[in-house]
Amino acid sequence: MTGRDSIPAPAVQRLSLYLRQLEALQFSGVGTVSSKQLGRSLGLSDAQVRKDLGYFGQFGHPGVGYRVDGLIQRVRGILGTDKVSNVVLVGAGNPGRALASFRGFSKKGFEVVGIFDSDSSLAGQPLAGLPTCVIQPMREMAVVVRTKSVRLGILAVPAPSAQTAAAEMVAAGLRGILNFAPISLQTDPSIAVSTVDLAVHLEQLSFQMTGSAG
Amino acid sequence: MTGRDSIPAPAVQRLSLYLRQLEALQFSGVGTVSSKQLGRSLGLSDAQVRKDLGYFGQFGHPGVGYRVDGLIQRVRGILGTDKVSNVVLVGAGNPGRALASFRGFSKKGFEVVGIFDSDSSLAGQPLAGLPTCVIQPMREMAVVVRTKSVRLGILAVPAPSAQTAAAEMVAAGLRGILNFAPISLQTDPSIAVSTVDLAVHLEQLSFQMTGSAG
DNA sequence: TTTTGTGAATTGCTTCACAGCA
DNA sequence: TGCTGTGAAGCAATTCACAAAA
Repeated sequence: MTGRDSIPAPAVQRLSLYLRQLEALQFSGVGTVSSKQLGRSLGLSDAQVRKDLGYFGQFGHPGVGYRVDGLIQRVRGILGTDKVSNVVLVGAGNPGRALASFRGFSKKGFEVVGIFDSDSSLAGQPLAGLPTCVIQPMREMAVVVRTKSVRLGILAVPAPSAQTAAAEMVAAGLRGILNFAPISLQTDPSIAVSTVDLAVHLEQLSFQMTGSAG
Repeated sequence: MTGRDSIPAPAVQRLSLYLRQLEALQFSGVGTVSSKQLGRSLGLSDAQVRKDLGYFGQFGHPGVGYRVDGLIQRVRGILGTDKVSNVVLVGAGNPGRALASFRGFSKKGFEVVGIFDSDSSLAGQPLAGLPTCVIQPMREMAVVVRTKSVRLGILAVPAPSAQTAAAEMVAAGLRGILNFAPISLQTDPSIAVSTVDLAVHLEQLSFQMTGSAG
C-alpha cells in the first residue's frame, strides 16, 4: 500500500478537527467551505488544510472550495467512523460512570455495549446513563467482545489497577484502548493506545502561562 | 531570554510524561534512573530523553543517571507546579461534577476553589467531591478569581454554551482554559487553551485500527 | 565501563509559490 | 478572478555518534 504510513501523524490528528468543524458548519447550514475559512477557524493556514486533505485524496473543487456534506462523508470513511462501532467500558467507579452517561459517543458513531468492573459486588447494578446496560464482572468481557465484535475499550480504573486491566482487555480481544489512567501502559505494539491525562494538560497550561507573564 | 520559545513543543509535552514516570519510580523507592530506562518505559529513545531534558538544563550525572527526587523537583519547577495553583470549574452538569470529584488534581498541585454555572437555580447546591465548595452563579466568578489569584479555569459546559462561557472566563481574569467542550474556542492568543475532546481520541484510535488489520 | 550532554547528520513537517481548473 | 493540488524550499525535530565525566 502506498499512502497509509507515510501520512504524518499530525495530519491525522487535524483530520478529526476538520471533521468537528465541518459538522458544526453543516449544522449551521453552510454548504461549501474553502481551505482558508476552515483553517482560520482552527488557527491553521490554508496551505496546511489543503496539504492535510491531500494526503487522503482530492476532495475539493477549484474556485469553489469543499462541499461540506461530501467532505464529512469522506473524512468519516477515512477515520472509520462512517459505521457504528461498539465499545466497552472498563471501570464502574466515578469516572467510568461519568463516561457512561456521556452523550457525545453515539453522536460520533461509538456505542457503549458493556461496562465491566473487577469489583464483582457491583455486578448487576444498573447505570444512570445507559439503562440497557448493567455492570458485569470482568470475566464476562471476552464473550461480549466476541459476540458484539467490539474492538475498542475505554479504560477508567485507578492507576494501580490499570496495567492489569489493560492486559485483561487485550486478552479479551480488544485492539485499541482509550486510557484515562495516568500511567504509561505497556502493551504489544499491535494494540492502539491513546492516553488522556488531565494532569498532563494542566501542567502544559501551567508551563505556557509561566512563560509569558506573571 | 535565551531558551523558552526555542524549546520544541513536543519536548514540553514529554516533560510531563517524564514527571509522571519519575513520580511512579519515586513511589516504588527507586533513587536513580538512566535516560535509557526512562525512555524505555515511555516508548522513547534514550537520546530523546537526554535531548529533551537538555533544553532545560543539566540534571544528570555521567555514569550514574538522574537522581529521581532531585529531577522531580526540577521538572516541577520548570512546569510551574512546585507551588499549589488555584483553579475554578465552569459548568456543574454531569461532566463538571465528575471533574470536581476527581482526586488527581490536588496530587499534582491544583486545587479547585470554586465551581460556577450559568443556571442560577443550581446555586447553593453542595458537591459530593468538594464539601467545602458550593455551586455559585457565573457573576461571582470574577471576585473569586481576583481574591484567590486564580489563573486557570476548567471549562465543562455543553458545546453550544462553551464559546460564551470561555469569554466570561477571560473577562473574569483567567489566563488559561482547559476545555472539555468539543469546539475550537476563539480566544486572544495571550490566553492558553488546551482542548480535550474524547471523540477526537476515539477517532484517532479508529483510524489506527483501520490501518493495520480488519 | 557506564552514562551524560551536545554538535552534526538526518528525517519529517510545514510553508511557499505557482500551474491548472472553474 | 478564486481556489485547489502539489512539487520545491525552508524549517523544525529526532537520531546519531562521540568527547567528557564518574
